[in-house]
Amino acid sequence: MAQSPVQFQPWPEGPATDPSTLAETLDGGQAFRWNRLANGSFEGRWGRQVLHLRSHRGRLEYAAPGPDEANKAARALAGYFALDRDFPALTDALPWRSDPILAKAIAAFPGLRILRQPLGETLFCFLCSSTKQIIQIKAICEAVAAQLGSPLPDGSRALPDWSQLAEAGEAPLRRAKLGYRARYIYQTACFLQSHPDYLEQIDASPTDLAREQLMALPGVGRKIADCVLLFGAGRLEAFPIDTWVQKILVRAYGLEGWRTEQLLDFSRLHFGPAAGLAQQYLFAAARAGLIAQNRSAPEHIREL
DNA sequence: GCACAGGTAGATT
DNA sequence: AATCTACCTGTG
Repeated sequence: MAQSPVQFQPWPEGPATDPSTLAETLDGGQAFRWNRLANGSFEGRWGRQVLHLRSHRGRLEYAAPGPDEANKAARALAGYFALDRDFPALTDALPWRSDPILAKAIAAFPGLRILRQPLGETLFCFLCSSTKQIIQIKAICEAVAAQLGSPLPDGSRALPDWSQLAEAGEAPLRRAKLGYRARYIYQTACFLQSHPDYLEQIDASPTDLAREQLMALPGVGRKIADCVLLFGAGRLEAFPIDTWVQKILVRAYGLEGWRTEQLLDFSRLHFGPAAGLAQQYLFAAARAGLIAQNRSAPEHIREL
């Protein structure tokens, strides 16, 4: 509690934002190592970065723990927030004009972004995620970092990399309450140990091939692969279908009886090349209770 | 006590 | 190829 006061500074290159959209971007299921502090700011970590962020008068401000790390932090932030992507334009290109469900979701979280997180960490976090709530996934990540991660400047710990996970074995993962996921993670760690360039290859592969390569890993099915592609590899066309999105498509869009493969076809056709961004808007709106559980899509959408 | 939680893999039909 | 089911643990 007796830490020195955090000194925020403007991030002029950063995107326009508001508190609720920032919260949804950092702590809405894309990333699992951001925490909201009592003053409304967020403290987060990725890779070796430790940063504070807050929304102030519609803009972002950041604070690095060390006084000399501001420039480094700004560069890291630019990558993490994927500033090379024009999310307002991508959002405008989504079919919200003909889709009132999507329009409502976008209106609730204007400026929502897809983060570009480190691929390896993203893979780890989503291997932890199956049938877990976000709050539990975060707790597991903290426990694993505390046990196995390298120390960070502020005394906290990074997530372990895959070689650290392979060395540690399955037991510490079980202790971190990972349950059956521990075996998947350990097996994946061993596989990556014997295929040192595997994640780099995935990063460099076209999305369909990258997805195949991800799904070859133990515990990685279609949904986790698409999460890793979307949140850890910048593939905005990836459209993870989890229980929430499944319910949205079935109930709100009226797609009862459609198979997952058909729902994927629908999402590609209806939402287009940034379908993953649409997914995140819908996911956020559903979690916020903004999407009706009964059929509400106009007839023409279902005829795609 | 019991159902459910941002799933996956292997078995069964 | 569609449909079970086991797999761990925490939470309500």
